[in-house]
Amino acid sequence: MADASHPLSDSPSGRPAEPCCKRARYHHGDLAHALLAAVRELVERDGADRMSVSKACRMAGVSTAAPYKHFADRNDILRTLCDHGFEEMRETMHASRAVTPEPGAARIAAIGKAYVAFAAANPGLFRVMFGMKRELSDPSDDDYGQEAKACFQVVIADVAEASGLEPGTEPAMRLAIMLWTFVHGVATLLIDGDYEVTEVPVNTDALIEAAARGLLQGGPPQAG
Amino acid sequence: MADASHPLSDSPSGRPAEPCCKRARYHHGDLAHALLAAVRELVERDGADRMSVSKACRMAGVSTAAPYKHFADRNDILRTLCDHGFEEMRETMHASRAVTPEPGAARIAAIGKAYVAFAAANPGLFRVMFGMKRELSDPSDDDYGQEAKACFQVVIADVAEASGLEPGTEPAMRLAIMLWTFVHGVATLLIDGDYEVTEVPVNTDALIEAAARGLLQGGPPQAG
DNA sequence: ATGCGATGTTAGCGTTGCTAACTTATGTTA
DNA sequence: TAACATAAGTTAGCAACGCTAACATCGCAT
Repeated sequence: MADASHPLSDSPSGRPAEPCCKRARYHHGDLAHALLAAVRELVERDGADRMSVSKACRMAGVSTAAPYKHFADRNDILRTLCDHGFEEMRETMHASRAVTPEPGAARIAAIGKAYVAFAAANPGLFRVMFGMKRELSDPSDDDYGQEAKACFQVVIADVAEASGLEPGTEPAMRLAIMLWTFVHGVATLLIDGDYEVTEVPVNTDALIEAAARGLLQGGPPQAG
Repeated sequence: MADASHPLSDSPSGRPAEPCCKRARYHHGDLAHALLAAVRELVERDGADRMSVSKACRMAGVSTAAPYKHFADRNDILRTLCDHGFEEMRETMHASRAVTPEPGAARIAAIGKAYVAFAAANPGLFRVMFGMKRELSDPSDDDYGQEAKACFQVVIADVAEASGLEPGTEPAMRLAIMLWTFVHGVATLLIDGDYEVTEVPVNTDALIEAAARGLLQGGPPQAG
């Protein structure tokens, strides 16, 4: 039932086949990656719930039974896509960190903007990553979510450094959680179009900067 | 195609039939409400994407074609459920407002807690309300979303009153948006189980109180 | 009493997720 | 190099789903 590991994740294009041309071969050569790419496109175009494995098969030029040689089921495909998404997001956040070398509110805001920018650029994927944990989590795969944890560690480390609080302590953790909460709120309200109910334009960059300043100078919340 | 208005919304149980007993009647009597109740239960139990009209039909004891005498399609059912959800949420928030009569950070926090409490009590419905706008919105129904706007007005009015800012001005609006953003972040991260990646318990009440204090005393964000 | 419209029914279409059984290509080993 | 085990495709088919068409039944107004 549960494969220990998927045979892809790192090889950008499998060994046996060149990625393009020659479409009449019996074996695709790199179907797992091709399916993931198609599914990602569909998730962005139609949303995760309207995404169908059949459509992805048509895009990849294979029969509807082929995916099940590489993935356990539909959810397994989305899970794998999620892992890639978290890895990509972490890299993006890490890169934005490097752009603003000095610790402080501006640097925290930069990470937050990267978070929101990732969500805005990949809204469908973002919703799967943060909104389908319950449906995707598989009891037999207990290290699912490690990518997400690694992603949060970027925020943790930077908030501690920027606030001057001792890393790993409860106040530093609380502050990081508050900043994450705000930034995640921005991302979800933005990509879901919910800010439209305000009937005024919303400048998310200004929001993030204000929150970074306000929550950082306000100090850690009191215990409760 | 597009019915001007659904014939329910207010009558708790339609005229012709008593709500229970006597199951062998040809006409259900109050199918629209029964379907909405069943769908709501399924949305909470299985999530909106796994909810099926067929299951709701089985629960209501009717054939799978019956719903289409009352709703245009599956999305129309979810849309109606959404409207009810926003109405319910607005009432909840309004009620919590009355509990804390004096304006200020505590009162704003009370509304925020009501917001999160609603999400925690109805996570499936909450996700539909705030996360499926794009999929549910129908060009022929251009006043869809009025309920959501009314809901946000509760926050707007109260933030202005609590902060002492002129209601309707840009600074008051900005502050309201920031508070809404934070509270919405709490709600989504909570119901999606994403706070688990922090591997520490998260006290959402304390978070909301701290944010209400911090953002209120920090003043409105600078223009950007 | 009659007839019409609202609200049910059954039958059926196309799509989907997934499995079973079969076919083909690939790469290792005798 | 021939044989073969296995990975990775195929076709055929099942059950569930969303939705429609055509038909049946009931309540209500005339």
